Amino acid sequence: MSSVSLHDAIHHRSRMKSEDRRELIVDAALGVFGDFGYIGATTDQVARAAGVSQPYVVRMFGSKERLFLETLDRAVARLRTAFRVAIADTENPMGIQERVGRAYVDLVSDRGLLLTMMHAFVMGSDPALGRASRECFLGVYTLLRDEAGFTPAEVHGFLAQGMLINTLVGVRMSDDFETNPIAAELLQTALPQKLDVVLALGAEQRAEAQ
Amino acid sequence: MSSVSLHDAIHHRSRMKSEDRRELIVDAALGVFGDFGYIGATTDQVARAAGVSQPYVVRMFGSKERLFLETLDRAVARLRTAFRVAIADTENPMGIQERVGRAYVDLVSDRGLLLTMMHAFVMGSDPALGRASRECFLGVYTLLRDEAGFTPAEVHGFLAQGMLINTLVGVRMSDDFETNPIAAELLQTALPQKLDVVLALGAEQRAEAQ
DNA sequence: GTCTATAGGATGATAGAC
DNA sequence: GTCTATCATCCTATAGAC
Repeated sequence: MSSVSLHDAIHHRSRMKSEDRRELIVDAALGVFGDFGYIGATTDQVARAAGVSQPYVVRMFGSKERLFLETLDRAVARLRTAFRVAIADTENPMGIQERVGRAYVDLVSDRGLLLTMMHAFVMGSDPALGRASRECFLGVYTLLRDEAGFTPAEVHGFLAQGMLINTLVGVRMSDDFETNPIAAELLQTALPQKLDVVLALGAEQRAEAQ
Repeated sequence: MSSVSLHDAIHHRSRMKSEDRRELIVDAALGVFGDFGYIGATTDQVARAAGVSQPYVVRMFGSKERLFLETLDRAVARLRTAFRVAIADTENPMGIQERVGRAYVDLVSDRGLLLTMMHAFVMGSDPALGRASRECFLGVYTLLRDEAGFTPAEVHGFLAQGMLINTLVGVRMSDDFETNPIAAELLQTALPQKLDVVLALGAEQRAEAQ
């Protein structure tokens, strides 16, 4: 597909097809927006993370806002895909609720995905981003109701669990796991299956912060 | 208590005791931080909302960060008070779960309170704010477990509902209530008791945005 | 397709008058 | 106790070279 290997592109900063570079930048943006939010993140941070110059990021996407919208799109697309895979996995002995639930919890490992969405969900005051965020949220609602066959009450419960997980990730509750027994109790209740991943992620994040 | 009436303080910008002014500013900050988040909000917005100059806000609190921390404190304090009142209201025919649940839902009307907390919960990457946010979250957990007598599983379920409500408020889902039937269905499932308030708040917010 | 240089616009914080 | 003036920084976006 690509005219240059990913390795070359990253390490030699060689020319690359626009689409590949775009892919790379959105991927980097997912991490940066996840950590710092729409306003907190700078186009320069995204550029560095992607290995390109700041003006190039702006030029390619037109504006920081459009970059964010495209990044949010990517996040939701991945989420929907994960849900659809779980829904279709009918040979699995688990019920559909548990399958989709696990699919969501597994996304905790996908650095930036849930957090970028979370940051979007708090931007309701911004006209463009607010609209996009609501659409994104409602799209997930619809998918769960119509494709997974959940009742409205079931979707409601599912989303509630999801928002709590998002919050625990956003607040980095895992940072307090070892030092605060209350944090440990809460994490064990809310994310029993994923303690290992959450803790590993936390360590990784602390390392990056230096 | 105060040497000058509140009316005078606001409209004539007269001298005021430091404590009273502080009160006024934190109150304004609750609204501004709720709408724009820690990074998105400017000290100038807070100052205007409080009717004082921008440098005065910074001077009084030392920095934007300390202003935010104090504002977050105020929000949690109000939340705890509301919960304690609900817990103590034993002559109410409703069970304690429902009483505390209603107390939370009622806070939706308190412009900025839930949203400021929500914005804090997404700031885990910031060392100081992250620490404060976790502490604030865990404080609520402890209150529900120890003072309301919830089991860990009950607290978990309660907080999950709460985070979904926060998200719906943050994303301003009520903006889509009339135009999008899915939004209406979701709001009716998640906030049946408070539809009127949520919608009124939404209208008010839109009006302010002009 | 990608970079360097830089303009232009906020914003947090400080200094000092009243 | 409160304001005006202002600095220094940072950040998005543009211009133009290669």
